[in-house]
Amino acid sequence: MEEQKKKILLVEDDPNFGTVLKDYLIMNDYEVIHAKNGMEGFEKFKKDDFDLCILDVMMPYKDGFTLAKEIREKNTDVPIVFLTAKTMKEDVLRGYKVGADDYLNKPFDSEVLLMKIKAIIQRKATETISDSKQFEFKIGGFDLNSKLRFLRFNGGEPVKLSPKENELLRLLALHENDLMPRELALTKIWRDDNYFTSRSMDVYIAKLRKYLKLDEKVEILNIHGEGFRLVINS
Amino acid sequence: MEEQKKKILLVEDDPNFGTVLKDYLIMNDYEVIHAKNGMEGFEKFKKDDFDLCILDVMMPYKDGFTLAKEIREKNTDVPIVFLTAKTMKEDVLRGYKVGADDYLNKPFDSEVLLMKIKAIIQRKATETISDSKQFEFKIGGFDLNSKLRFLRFNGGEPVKLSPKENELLRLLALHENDLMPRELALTKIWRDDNYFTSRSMDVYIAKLRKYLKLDEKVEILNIHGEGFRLVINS
DNA sequence: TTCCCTTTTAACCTTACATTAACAAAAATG
DNA sequence: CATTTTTGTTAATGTAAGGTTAAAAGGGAA
Repeated sequence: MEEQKKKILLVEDDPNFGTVLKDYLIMNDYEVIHAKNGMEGFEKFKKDDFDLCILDVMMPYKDGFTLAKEIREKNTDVPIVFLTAKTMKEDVLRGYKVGADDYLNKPFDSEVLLMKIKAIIQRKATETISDSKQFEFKIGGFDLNSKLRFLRFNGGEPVKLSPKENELLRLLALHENDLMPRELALTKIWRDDNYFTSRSMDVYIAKLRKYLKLDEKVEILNIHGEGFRLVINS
Repeated sequence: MEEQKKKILLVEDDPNFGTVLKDYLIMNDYEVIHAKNGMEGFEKFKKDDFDLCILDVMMPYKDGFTLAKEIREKNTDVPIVFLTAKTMKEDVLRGYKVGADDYLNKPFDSEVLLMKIKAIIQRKATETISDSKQFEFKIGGFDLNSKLRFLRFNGGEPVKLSPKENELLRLLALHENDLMPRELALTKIWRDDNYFTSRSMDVYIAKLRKYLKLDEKVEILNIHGEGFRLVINS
């Protein structure tokens, strides 16, 4: 069977550099979609499933970070690598906050780039084994469509969920009847684990409980100091 | 309840740099074990469970890569970060080959280092969802679920256990019908063995006895001066 | 800009936990 | 058998975590 080529989204405004990099990646057996700016990058991102995004930081109209944030809202998992001309500390920090997987300084060695790409894609691959792409859940009388972000009770009118509500409920559903550790949600959804994000999460738990009240069989239990548990009583 | 600190193995031969880095990490709430060379690093690695290894590349006798290979043989998962004085392409490539998670060039910005450490440990945290240890016990008519911290009698309504109650009952169950030494519980659960922790433990024994009263076949016996024994009478 | 939606922060309250104290009972010690 | 040590048990205390609601802040779209 033909090995499935890994698909890379490359967003880089410099046409020379972009093309060279693209060709180099293709030569090394990747499928590459090249966008010339942030806008286009986001459009292309929405239209496809990528194994990796390589984003230039410095771009007109929409910089790499803004684009990364938009991408993260759609997809919390896809690896993102930033390209930056100079090593600016703030850049690097900002990058990691948005959930960057790595950082590359231009000019960089192409072999190193390949290695990193390989390492990152590989990393995700091993993660994704257990993390089966699941977006639709049955939660007692509810249907959760995590892709479209809505929650419906008994086939009635769907309620629209905010991104955070949706992610949190999805995580809970992935661990149905089992412990969903606080830390997991905080690192996966909030990308930071501190007092405030933790309180924020509690607020969202309250919101979800309100939604879920329609079905008295469904509840979110707390395990003090550990996390939450979405239980469906039969 | 005390927050579980992340444990870092730092292998660095330069005593000045090593100590500074160690202190800096400790200041930022990590638990750090510092080894002064590759040999010692491997010994310490085998003795403990680490969330991250930071290895200096240039070390006498056993360099960072060799150490990394040994570590990888024991443990395929633990994140490894290399420290290197200069950016040598071969180093970087070699590092990624051994399964490095990241690379840091000395001198590096300490904030950036922290960010990277945080990012890497988080990444691993999300991977490690289901570690199937032993969490379920049958104690006479009771079911103890030590992961979800509840105790159920004859399939009835589960009672929630506090962390200490849970740990203690679990330890007793692990030694069912056998002596569970006082000292063991104190060092394992309370991490300290003194008059007060000992009294605290007695309080918890009383609580457990109250729970277990539902089944007259189950009891916790005291062995004076030695410890306790969870017995199931048939 | 204003408006709307989302998220964070704040405030206040309740519950959960662990420790310590206090006193009683049992066991060991000499 | 008197005294010390260990254990049994309950209650009080202090702190941390979680529940809930509301207000503030942020951000995109019209």
